[in-house]
Amino acid sequence: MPNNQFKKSELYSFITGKASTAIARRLQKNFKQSGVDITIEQWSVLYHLWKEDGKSQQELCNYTFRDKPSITRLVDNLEKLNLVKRVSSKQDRRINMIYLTQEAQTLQEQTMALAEETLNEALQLVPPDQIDVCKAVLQVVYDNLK
Amino acid sequence: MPNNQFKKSELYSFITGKASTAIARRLQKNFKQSGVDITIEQWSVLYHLWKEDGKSQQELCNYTFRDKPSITRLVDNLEKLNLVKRVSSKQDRRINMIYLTQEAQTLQEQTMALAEETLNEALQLVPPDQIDVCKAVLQVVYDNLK
DNA sequence: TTTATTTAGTTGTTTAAACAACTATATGCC
DNA sequence: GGCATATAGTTGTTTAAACAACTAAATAAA
Repeated sequence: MPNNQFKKSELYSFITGKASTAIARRLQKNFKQSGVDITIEQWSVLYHLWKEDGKSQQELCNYTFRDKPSITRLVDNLEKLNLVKRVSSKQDRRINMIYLTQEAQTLQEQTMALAEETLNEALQLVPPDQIDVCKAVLQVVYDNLK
Repeated sequence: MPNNQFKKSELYSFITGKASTAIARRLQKNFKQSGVDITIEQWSVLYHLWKEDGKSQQELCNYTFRDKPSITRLVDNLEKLNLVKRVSSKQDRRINMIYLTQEAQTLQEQTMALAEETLNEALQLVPPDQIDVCKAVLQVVYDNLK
């Protein structure tokens, strides 16, 4: 029965995603300890802008797996923190292009290092090939549900 | 370098836990479609009361990996929905024992079936041994960070 | 060209998480 | 007994997610 693999006793932590919650909490803690005063959610938006600046809010929705209202408010808060600026597109006035400020650009190196560090803490003692299997499974899960 | 296994390009989805988010969203959707009108967070509290009724709020904190204010409010909302009752302990008047109502008891079978179904959707095409590896990795991650 | 439809983004509301500050009860120590 | 401390739970505030309802601009159809 390849499609009935789950013992009820193991449902809980898989559904609640306690591991990824723990990673997010630790990253937040590591940010705080280093004096980085942004939320993980705000960081996740900056992350995609560091890859390529000037994305639209809709593109940020797609990359971060959030709906439009969520991105509107995250961009609101990032704007208040002076980390991004909305620039409405000349070609299509419905679109806001989101640009990093100088201040946000200086956060990249430090926070990416903290994220790597956090993952290394999380994955201590886990053999690389098992990490690969785990990542692949999580990707299939995501694809199955999207 | 066993502790530096992460390519930066793969940081994101591991940290944001997109797979577990997707599972939670799908379970919520499946609840809604079956007319079950509770949140996943509320369900996660009921889950531990179905195992054993009459837990204290502090015990629910430990089992669900939440802090005390979070449980206070979840229990508030479950009480409003008539799914649990607070009963203050005779032995120690600081403690609230949380008891399921009849209404909550009738939800158990249906929602556990929906949860199993959701996980089977999520894990379609994933070989059982890979699921085991994945679960083990996530457990180590959790233990590394707690 | 005017009307309908799609797309991009915003606003309102409810639920929840995180964190700090708080109250009330219980326990340990003198 | 009286005081310090620990424990259980609550309240306030900020940030965010989910969902519905909305506005404005662009595109397609008539």
